[in-house]
Amino acid sequence: MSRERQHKHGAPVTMRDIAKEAAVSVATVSHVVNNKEGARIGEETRQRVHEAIDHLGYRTNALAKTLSVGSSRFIGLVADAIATTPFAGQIIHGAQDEAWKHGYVLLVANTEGNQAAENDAIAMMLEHQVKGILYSTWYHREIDVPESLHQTDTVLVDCFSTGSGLPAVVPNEQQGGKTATEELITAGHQRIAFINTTTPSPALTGRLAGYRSALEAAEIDFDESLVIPAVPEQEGGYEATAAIIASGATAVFCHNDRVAMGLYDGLREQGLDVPKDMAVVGFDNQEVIAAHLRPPLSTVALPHYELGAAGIRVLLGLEPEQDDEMYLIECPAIRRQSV
Amino acid sequence: MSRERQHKHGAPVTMRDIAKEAAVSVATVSHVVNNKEGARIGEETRQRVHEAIDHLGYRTNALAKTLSVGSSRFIGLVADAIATTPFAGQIIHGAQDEAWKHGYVLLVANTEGNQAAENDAIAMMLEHQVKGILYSTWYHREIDVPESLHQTDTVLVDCFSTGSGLPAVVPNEQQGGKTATEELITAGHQRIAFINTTTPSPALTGRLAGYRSALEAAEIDFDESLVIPAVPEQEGGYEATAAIIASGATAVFCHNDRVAMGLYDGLREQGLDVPKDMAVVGFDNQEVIAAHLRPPLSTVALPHYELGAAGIRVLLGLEPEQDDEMYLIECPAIRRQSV
DNA sequence: GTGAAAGCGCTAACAA
DNA sequence: TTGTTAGCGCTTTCAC
Repeated sequence: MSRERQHKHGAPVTMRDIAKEAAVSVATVSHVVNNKEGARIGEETRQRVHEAIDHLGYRTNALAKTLSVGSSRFIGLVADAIATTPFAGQIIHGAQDEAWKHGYVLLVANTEGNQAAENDAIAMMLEHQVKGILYSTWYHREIDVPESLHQTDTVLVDCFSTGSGLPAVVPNEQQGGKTATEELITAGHQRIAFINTTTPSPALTGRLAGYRSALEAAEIDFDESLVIPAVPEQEGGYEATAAIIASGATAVFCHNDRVAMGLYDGLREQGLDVPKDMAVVGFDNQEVIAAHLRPPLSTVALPHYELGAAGIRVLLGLEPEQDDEMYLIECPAIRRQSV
Repeated sequence: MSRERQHKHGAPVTMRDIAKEAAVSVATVSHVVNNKEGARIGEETRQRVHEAIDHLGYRTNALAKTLSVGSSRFIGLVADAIATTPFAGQIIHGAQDEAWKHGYVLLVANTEGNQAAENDAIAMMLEHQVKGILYSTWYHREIDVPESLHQTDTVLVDCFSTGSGLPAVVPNEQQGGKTATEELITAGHQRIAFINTTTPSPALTGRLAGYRSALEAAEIDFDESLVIPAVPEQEGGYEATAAIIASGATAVFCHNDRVAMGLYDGLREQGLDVPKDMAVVGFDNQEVIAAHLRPPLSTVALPHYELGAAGIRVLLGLEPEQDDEMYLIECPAIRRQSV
């Protein structure tokens, strides 16, 4: 704590300064700083160096080190919608935790869907000698991979590109849909409606497939009229209310939490109670909504944190190899009080 | 586009390679790459160099450059809740846009409130020779500044620390509260309730002050019984319903959008219509909620993007100096249909 | 107009 | 056990 010079500005303290102060060579300083295995350093020398270090307030220069050892500790993360959803934040969080665990640091770039920003971001990362890049989107979908991504190791997160040869880490939509439906079945429901999205996507097909497989496993006949398409927003859920009631269902699986929120409004307007008159489960586990609806919404979580973390592991080659380069991450059930 | 070697792995192309290929010295290559003013380079030489560059697929090594010129282009951003709110994302977005505009790159670290993670993050940034650090929180409050932040230039974003001497960029709560109230007054309301938070904070006092000053400006007497304390969540808003109705107010300014959402539920349950029977305005402009409630909620936005951008400007010394080192950012009204 | 050489802070053989 | 030396990729005087 007894720093002589704080060097907030002005020449920073370098290894040479330490070497001089401790009357040793920079090589020696380097050795003690990095606790080198091979090099035996006398205990008293080590002492002197350490004293000099915290006397002068030395801090290693990571950039110089990188240049010298040849490989950087940066991993780039380009995201398309950091600002507009809480989801990207969780991907970042997961990626960061995992990266740090392995001694890496994240270089984050937000592109907000802008092509030019994206290219700039990738170029910037390449110039900073990143170890690799995580390319992520805020909702699961197929994408065209920017050409420049092929100049380094990259893994796709929450998106994929068939034929690109790039590994992708995505949520297991089918398992998620199945899980959601099972929550309802387990609660005793037989006539279960499904408000699906209208936008073509892995979520649309995956969750539907999951819904069907859960019914099948429970030996409930699939009834096409029970799947109701809706815009995946509150408005869509609200507007689907009449159809849901007309369907005679006693439970409904909503494509996402926002749809469920809209449905709650519609149901309440008709004097229907959740879950007594109608059980509902959502999807996404969007905190601000799901946890605070009345009653709190049971849902299935999109594992964004895990997507980010797994992305890093795949990039670093720590994840067991898969055949098809598609890493499916499980979507866990989150039980609250709407079922 | 005719890269001969893509060097995805293997020795990267360096300036030396270019120099050799173009039969010039590395100094010359450096000059043309950086478009140096001083150095005159023959047109044909410049040509040759450029050809070699995109023939070999050269990309400058930002780290080596930094080491050489002595000052880095990194700016650190430490955030306490990237994952749990969409707000941090907007701060990052604003900071990034502004940083890029000036040729800087963001090193982001999420600490999720963890003291150790915070220290590690700051140490990491210092080791990477950041130009400075933006220290941000996801809601406006007073903080204790980590000791290590004093080792570099830092600016506080969405938080402050009196006596620390550090510049802080924060939302103008009072103006925001005034704006919100004015929206209601302008719509003709005279008896306006205010559901305030129960947690001591700049938001609590600032918005209340703004509320009072708006009333005063409109010559409406302040009635203490019209300010109702509530937990700043949906639950709080819902529970405040009875008090609101009992107060005889025709309009209510909610401490935040979540409270407004809860209030909507309570009001609907009593058969009251928004805005006909009760006008309501929120605060925060939390997209998922405000824009999708029925009717869509008029609110006042917390200027997170601007906070991030202004933070960078202050750090870079681009913002006109203020006396008290408190930079107040305006909270604009967002008009939708609840008034 | 262009190049040689020194140096940024650090690491890594190899000597001593 | 410790020091010498040669780079890592780039910039920047200062000669030619």
